[in-house]
Amino acid sequence: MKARTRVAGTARSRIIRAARARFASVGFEGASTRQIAEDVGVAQSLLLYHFASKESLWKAVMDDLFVSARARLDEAERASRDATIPERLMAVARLIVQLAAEQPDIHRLMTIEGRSESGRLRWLVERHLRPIHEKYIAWIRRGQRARLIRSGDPVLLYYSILAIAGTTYSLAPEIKLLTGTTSPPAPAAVEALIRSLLQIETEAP
Amino acid sequence: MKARTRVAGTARSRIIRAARARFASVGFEGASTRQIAEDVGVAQSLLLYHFASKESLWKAVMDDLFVSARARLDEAERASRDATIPERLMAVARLIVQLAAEQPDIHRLMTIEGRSESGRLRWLVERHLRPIHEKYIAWIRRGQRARLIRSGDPVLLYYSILAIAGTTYSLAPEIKLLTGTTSPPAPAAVEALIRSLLQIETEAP
DNA sequence: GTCTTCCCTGATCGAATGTTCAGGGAAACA
DNA sequence: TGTTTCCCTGAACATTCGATCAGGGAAGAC
Repeated sequence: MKARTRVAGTARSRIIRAARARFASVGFEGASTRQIAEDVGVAQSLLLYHFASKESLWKAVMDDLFVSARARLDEAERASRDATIPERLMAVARLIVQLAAEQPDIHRLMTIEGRSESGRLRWLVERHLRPIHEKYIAWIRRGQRARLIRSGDPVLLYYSILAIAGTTYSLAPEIKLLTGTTSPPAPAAVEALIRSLLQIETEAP
Repeated sequence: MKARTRVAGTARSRIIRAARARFASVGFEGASTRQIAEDVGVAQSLLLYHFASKESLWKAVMDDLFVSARARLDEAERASRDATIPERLMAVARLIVQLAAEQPDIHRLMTIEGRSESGRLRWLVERHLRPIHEKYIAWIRRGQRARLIRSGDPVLLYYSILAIAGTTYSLAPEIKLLTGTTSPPAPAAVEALIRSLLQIETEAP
């Protein structure tokens, strides 16, 4: 049983990993199950054995992504539990930048799905996005009431944070072609930009 | 002759418009020429009469986009010719926000192509992106030398400006599902965020 | 009038798409 | 030793893909 599930587990998770890369680069409609199967090195029919359909595979990719992301977000929240609201927000922002730097596919997947209304987007919003969104919008509002972060539409601020956090990593291929630079910016530099955006003063050392 | 070219012109440009929308929402691979033809109300073979291939159609869409965008950028530069470097940058940023608000497809098209290296991306970089990129990177450097805008990697700043400018409009469908809001933020609000990001003081009234 | 040019359609091509299905074959259970 | 369970493959399905081609048909040139 051990060996069986281990082998099965790796096949399944390798499919999810390959599918994530394909969905992130060419989108749901552009990705083909045969391509993904070839990337993994298995028969194409295996994808539809593990996942009932291409859409189920996509949902599995998203679940896999958000389960680990939300776990790390909870951890960052707990670790900064005693800090001020702006610093808690910055702790979360720092993690988001880190995640985007480690796995740029995350930002690619999100920005590729949010641009047109679809059943998949509705599923994603209700299952994963809404709880995260509402929590941090509330945080921003609290910080604004205390006059510790800049005023303005909280939703706009929230999406601007996500945009800054992910774009440089998400568009790395384009930036590489333009500048020749192969090494993306350090997360600390991106974090500093978010601090400027929110007009949060840097803590005295 | 007049009527002929007029009719032909509208058919061709209607194809470009429909193709832009499809490419922007589902990407190059996900878009199908038959869908685009159906949107326009013409035969699919007409697309390949006007444009030699699907890729030629995509290039025509991009040319159409950048020709008008670069004309408006030149105009904004000329209008702000006597201002300081930071204010000239903000004039350009303001226009970019306006363009993104008017035609969110622009930002969608750009972010969908820049995420994976392809022949199309190389074509786009060399034909349209590089001249714009290099000009404004130089502007940012000049502003930094004069200590009028914040320090930091100019490329990172440049892409952060683009990210903030476009993301709220690009992800409007997602934001609508999350918040119920149908009206996207005013360009002035987005512009104010970019000003914070670059740490440019607002001019005294 | 005829001829040419140009916009456009319909039929059709081979290739690729997502999905279904029958069955193989090894490990776990009896 | 059967028997069942589960991971996996290969063949096949109808549909859709981008692309090709022959031809219609109206407008301008002559």
